Amino acid sequence: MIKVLLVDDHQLFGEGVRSMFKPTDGIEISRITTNGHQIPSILEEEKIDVILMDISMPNIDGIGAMQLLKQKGFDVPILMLTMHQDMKYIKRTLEGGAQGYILKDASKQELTEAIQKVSRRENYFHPKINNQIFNFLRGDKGSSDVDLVGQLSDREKEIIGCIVKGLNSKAMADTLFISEHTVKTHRRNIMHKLGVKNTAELVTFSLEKGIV
Amino acid sequence: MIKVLLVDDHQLFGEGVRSMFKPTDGIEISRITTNGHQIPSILEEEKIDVILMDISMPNIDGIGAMQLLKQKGFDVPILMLTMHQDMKYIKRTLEGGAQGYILKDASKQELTEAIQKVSRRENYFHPKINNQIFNFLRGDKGSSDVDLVGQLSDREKEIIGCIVKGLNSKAMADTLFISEHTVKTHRRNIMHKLGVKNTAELVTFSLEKGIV
DNA sequence: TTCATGATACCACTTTGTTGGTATGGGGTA
DNA sequence: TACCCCATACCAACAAAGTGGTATCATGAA
Repeated sequence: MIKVLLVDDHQLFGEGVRSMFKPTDGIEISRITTNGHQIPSILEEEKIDVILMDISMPNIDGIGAMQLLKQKGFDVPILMLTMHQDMKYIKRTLEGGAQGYILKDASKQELTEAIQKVSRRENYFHPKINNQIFNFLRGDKGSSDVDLVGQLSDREKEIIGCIVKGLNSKAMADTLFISEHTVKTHRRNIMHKLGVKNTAELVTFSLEKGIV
Repeated sequence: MIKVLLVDDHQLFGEGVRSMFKPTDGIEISRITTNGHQIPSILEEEKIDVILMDISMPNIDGIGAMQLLKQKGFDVPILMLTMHQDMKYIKRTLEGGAQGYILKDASKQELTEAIQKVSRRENYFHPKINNQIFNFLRGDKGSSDVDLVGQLSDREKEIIGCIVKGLNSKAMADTLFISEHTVKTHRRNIMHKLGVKNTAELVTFSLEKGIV
């Protein structure tokens, strides 16, 4: 029996998946939590074979939760469950060390197969995203938006967050306790790194790429 | 036994919800489809008491599907199931004549109650969104994001589209074959209508509310 | 017809954003 | 140590956005 910890902020989804598996399936959703921060304590309480986790969650997102687990030294295979099939998410998931990636748009059969493979520490990727991974690995420059985001420093992301919220340079300076000159320097560097030519484009890019 | 037709593009979710209900619950997910266009033929084949439908779906969205059913003369109570709690969706759902609105973020108990109420043609609204509806019905300008969007003219939405794409006023003027003065007038009117104080906020608002 | 609205256009002015530099101190790495 | 990156800071100048007016014309509703 494979014991699964399900991490998803949608209760209905969690309970649904749990009741989907019968003992004969060899899979049991033994724990459910809606908060990624609770994963460590659950892993300490109970033997868990696979973590099935949503990427987009309110408190801490799936990728953040993965990093947290890695830092704390936990080594449980993680199967990411999500509705996003953007390369952005896939890449960040793989970089974070997930064992597999499956879409909410999958069948029970596919999920079962995925959980089984991941529990054996084999990789699983949902067929729908295999193509994208394949294309990405061919390394065409076209898909290098991701790198642009990766080049941003934490402070720069913070600045972007403020811009998106509508703060102007002066307000940001006051909020972050730095000079307006500094804010402007950051803005300039950000725009250069992202290759955008004005604030509007910066905001659009940031929201679409999920920087904020 | 209440017979439910579930319409959701995420197979896993559908199968999950189906296996969540036991005969003793008095609710049965008797049919599942991932395509809203198939609803009419299913309703003709089988007696359905409640349609449980996701709003965001690829082929035809939940709201479109509702309109389709109304046009074809079907009168089955519809419970909208979604992860969006923006007033935009709620309003469009209610206008479309749905009997209830529940979040994916709900518990099995809540879903059960919702299905039962809707099957009796009572309204059901998830607690989380009740406040929003309440505020909205009071018609305070403050909470009526929806009205803000509704007040925009087509031309203004077009301008917003250009701004979001990163065009500046001069570029827009050239693109739309109008004077730069006119573009600025539009920008001003848009910002006033949406209650934002700069372009960054305008872009954020527009992308989040789905104006573009 | 009268009225309201939307799209268009112009002017003058202020504020903010954008670009071009330069520079210093701290932290980490080759 | 020398080097690079990051956050910080300043100056000057130009471009763009934003503010406060006013105004015309067409359209559709009252």
